[in-house]
Amino acid sequence: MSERSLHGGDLSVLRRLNSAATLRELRDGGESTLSGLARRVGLSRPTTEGVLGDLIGRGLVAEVAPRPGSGLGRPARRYRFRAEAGHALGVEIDAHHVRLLVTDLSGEAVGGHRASLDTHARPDARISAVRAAVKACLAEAGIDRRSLRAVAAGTPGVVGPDGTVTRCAAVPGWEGVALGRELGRSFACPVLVENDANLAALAERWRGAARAADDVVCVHAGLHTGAGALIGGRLHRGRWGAAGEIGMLPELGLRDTTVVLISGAGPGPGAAGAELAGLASAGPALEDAARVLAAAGRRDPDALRAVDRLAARMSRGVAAMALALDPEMIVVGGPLVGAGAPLVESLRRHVLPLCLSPVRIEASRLGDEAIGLGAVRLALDRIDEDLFRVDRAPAATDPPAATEPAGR
Amino acid sequence: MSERSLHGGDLSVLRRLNSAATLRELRDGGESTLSGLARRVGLSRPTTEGVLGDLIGRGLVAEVAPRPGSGLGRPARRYRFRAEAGHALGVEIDAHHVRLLVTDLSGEAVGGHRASLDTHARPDARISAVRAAVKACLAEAGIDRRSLRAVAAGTPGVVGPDGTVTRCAAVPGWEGVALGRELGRSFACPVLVENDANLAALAERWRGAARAADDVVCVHAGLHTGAGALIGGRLHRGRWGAAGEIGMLPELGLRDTTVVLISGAGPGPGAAGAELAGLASAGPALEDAARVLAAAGRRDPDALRAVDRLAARMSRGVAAMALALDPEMIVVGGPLVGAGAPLVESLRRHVLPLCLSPVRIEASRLGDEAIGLGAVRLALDRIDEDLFRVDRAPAATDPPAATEPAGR
DNA sequence: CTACTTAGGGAAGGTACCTGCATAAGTGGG
DNA sequence: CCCACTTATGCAGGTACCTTCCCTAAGTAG
Repeated sequence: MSERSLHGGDLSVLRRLNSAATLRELRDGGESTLSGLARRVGLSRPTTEGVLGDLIGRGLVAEVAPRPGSGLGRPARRYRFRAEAGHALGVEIDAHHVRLLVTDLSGEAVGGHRASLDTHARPDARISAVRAAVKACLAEAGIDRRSLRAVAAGTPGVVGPDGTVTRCAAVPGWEGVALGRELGRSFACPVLVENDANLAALAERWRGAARAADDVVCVHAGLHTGAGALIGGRLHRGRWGAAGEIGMLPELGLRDTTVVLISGAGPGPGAAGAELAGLASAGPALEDAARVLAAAGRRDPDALRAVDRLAARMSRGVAAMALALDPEMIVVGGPLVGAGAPLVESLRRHVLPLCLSPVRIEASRLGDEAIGLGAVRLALDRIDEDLFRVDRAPAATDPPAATEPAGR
Repeated sequence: MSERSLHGGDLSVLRRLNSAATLRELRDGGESTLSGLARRVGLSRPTTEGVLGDLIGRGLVAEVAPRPGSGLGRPARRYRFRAEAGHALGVEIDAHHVRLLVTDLSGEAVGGHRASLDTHARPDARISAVRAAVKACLAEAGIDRRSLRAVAAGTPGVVGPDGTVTRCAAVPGWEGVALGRELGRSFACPVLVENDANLAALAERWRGAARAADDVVCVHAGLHTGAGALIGGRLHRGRWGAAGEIGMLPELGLRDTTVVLISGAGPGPGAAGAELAGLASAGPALEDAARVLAAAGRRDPDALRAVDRLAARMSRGVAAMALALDPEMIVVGGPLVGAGAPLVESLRRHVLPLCLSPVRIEASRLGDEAIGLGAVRLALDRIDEDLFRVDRAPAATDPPAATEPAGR
């Protein structure tokens, strides 16, 4: 949201202000009567009526049939937010997969799609595959492309302010790809690109373990371990999009977390050897790790010891984030977090003694949905910016063809 | 500023909005004519006239004599922000000193004061000394206490959300002191308490090396080294006020930075011994450090080597902050930054190779004024919140007795 | 069928904003 | 010294927006 309009305003800004407040109340509070809405927003009934007229004209609100038998007196007219007036698309791209999630303006899922990607595909082939997946996804869900109001994509690595992947170890050849520009060609709406751990943080605050928290760190434990931070409820990207890449300091124990877990679990290559194995073993490595985690979930002593060793190693990096930001909560997600969350229990034990504050350390329960959810949330936030902007004329909001026109 | 009024508003909020925009323009843009002001704020002249009438009534604006001979046509009426309508007080408290700075609403200094504190004084004696210093400071400056609209105090250590010092190694007995409550007794206005490194960050963005930057980390190198962060231009305190205390991780090299510098500089106790010496040697230690820094400024090889060794040791911690937050700029301040800034040069050399982003690392040029300046800035920000708040009736703004009443 | 309750519709009133025009108060040239 | 020109002011008229108030509409309960 724009912090504050530096310019003074004429009467129309007041209308936009009230319009935005009404729309927000209707969206967040659910279907409502005219009078009830007026009372909650703090406006008079005639004003609310006028505002609703505008919103209906913009296709964002619809009147619904009054509910008979719901009490005494004349039945009230009822209005609802037209969540179907637009859609948000979230895309997760990593070395092996592309995952898509489409929601309406309320964030309700209306479609999804998954496809495998060739790990060693060249960037343009990878992007083509993403485009094809998007097409298939929209077709399955029966959603017109023009109905999309914002798209967000998540990828491992550092994403610069312009949507270029400036650094990426996990996807071969991915560095330097102008992902935002490339994907932007496919859509008429804004396209955002963001680091995966950052999106995971957004997801945890939206639908995950960090719902009430304003300052959240999300540690995404995968091949390497990255972190994303929400500060004051807003994503902190940093000047070059590299915030949270604290794992670059080797002594903090966030590099090669997966190979450390496997190599610590039993017979196999030593840690040094596993590090040399590098990317080629990425897929199998994660599968091996999953086996170790499953064993730890069954309280297998060797596996538990391996997990604990990993947690001890990672604790420096996690504590560094906790000390640097003093968040209310740290959510640990990613492939290395099993269902029983043995890693998180160990981390808690190792990290808390290093911290000054009683930070809560919780396991993500979003599984591999986290990044897609976060991408959708980012897109929805972008849509909200347009929807609730006060300082200038609202962006074009012609109701898309795929949805029925506003009516009663 | 309040993010956004959740409630809708009547016409008076529009007036408040325009009032705030006008006041801001007048304060930041300096003295102005009526028509010029109207043009810049984006309002019509009659409206601006009305708004100015309100502001004059609140004592925040005054008309000044028109300037003859400044051009063709009828001379324009001129208005100015009445910076003298209130004052902000910044207090720095550390083990040895209390430093005070008073400014008007524009941030122009109108008074200051320094006094020594007994390092081993009990907290209540220390606070009494601060109170006495405040009294003396206000008397010297000729400022009525009721003219203060906000007070901010900086102290080493962790300051909880309620203004209590929850952790402090630098000042004996200081832990657990409810500094905000204690100081609050002396003033009728809001009193804020904040960690010193955080205030240094505010100061650097206001009047120091980081003026244009929104994401800034300020590393305050003293006895120990702490850090403060500005994110999106706002101070990030963290959930328990402990953000930036990354120095708690010993392997990051931010603990006991002063003793490391001295002990590395030549004959004297080894690092371990110096650490044991602890607090008692704090004052002398800083003086020794100053000698080493001065020698380094003269390019003394031994001293340069000692400084470089310190920088190498600190580089992990500084890089951790840089990687975690990806700030636009890191400002290094505190007693260990000499005039010639040999420490900063060394740090740059050691830290940049560890970073992903081309972060700028600069030396503070604010000297020992930094924390006082930051405290004043924090108080001024608090005042601005009241001054420009839109969502409710503006706080009481009776012109204080010490300043002449509004008039022409 | 009547009384009661709750919501809607519409008119009147007030406040804040804008535009436009006549007037005031300076400067500069003849 | 006077007049034309420039720039700002003061005031009136008009519009947009929000509020209050009263009456009517459309249900339910007895």
